[in-house]
Amino acid sequence: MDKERKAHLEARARVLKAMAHPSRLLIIEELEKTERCVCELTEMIGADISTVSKHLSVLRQAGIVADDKRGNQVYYRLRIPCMLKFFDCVESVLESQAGARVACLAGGCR
Amino acid sequence: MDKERKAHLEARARVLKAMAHPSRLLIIEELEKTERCVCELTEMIGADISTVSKHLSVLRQAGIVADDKRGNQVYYRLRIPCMLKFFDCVESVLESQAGARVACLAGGCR
DNA sequence: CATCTACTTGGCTAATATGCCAAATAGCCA
DNA sequence: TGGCTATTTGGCATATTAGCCAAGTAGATG
Repeated sequence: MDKERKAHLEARARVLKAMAHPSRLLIIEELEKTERCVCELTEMIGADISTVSKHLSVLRQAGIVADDKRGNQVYYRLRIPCMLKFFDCVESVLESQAGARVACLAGGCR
Repeated sequence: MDKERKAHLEARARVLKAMAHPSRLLIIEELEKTERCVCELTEMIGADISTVSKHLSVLRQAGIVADDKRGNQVYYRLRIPCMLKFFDCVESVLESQAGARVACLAGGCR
């Protein structure tokens, strides 16, 4: 395989891998709505704050979120505003599993 | 957190996790173009055929590909035709890492 | 039937991810 | 300064993943 192609595939995989966790998806969904500090996200997720901090670190290193320290709180926001659209196709995979393969073909993942 | 929401996040995460590997992304890209048998994909990837078979199994279980045995070869194809569009936003994450944050805002991830 | 090819599965090791606790860091406020 | 709150980091146990080899299965073909 082409070296450049390989590097590109690896880069894409890193981003997807960073997203591929329920708590991190929740974070992304919430940050779609508005920025949040770590303790707010921690409360939504219901895990140890250190765990949430590490999830945020994964997302930051992948370039998905950015942080912003204000006072003694750290606010996180999405760096890329199109994450929700990004999910359309994931949804159609899920719908197809449920037998409703129609949605995507009908334009659900445009 | 809402039980239903949790289940939904987990379902999404499973799909993303299935995609989050360079070899599996290559498989998806190639199957965008045309169906392929295991040995063709194996040659493109350059790993052991058993490894590739396991990657395909991951994708199949996630509902991303379907298989079709013809003769003694097994052909794989995408179940969901919108995978390439799905990547637009991943790309904009990567571009933003490279400093070119413009692309997505300018419509690159529509 | 014997054998070949194509593929899958089992088993193993090494690497990576997850999540908690405890300790360290940083800013605020008395 | 001292103590408080918010967050990050280190360390550890456990779980999951990746990849190879070897063995098993299934269809094709002589």
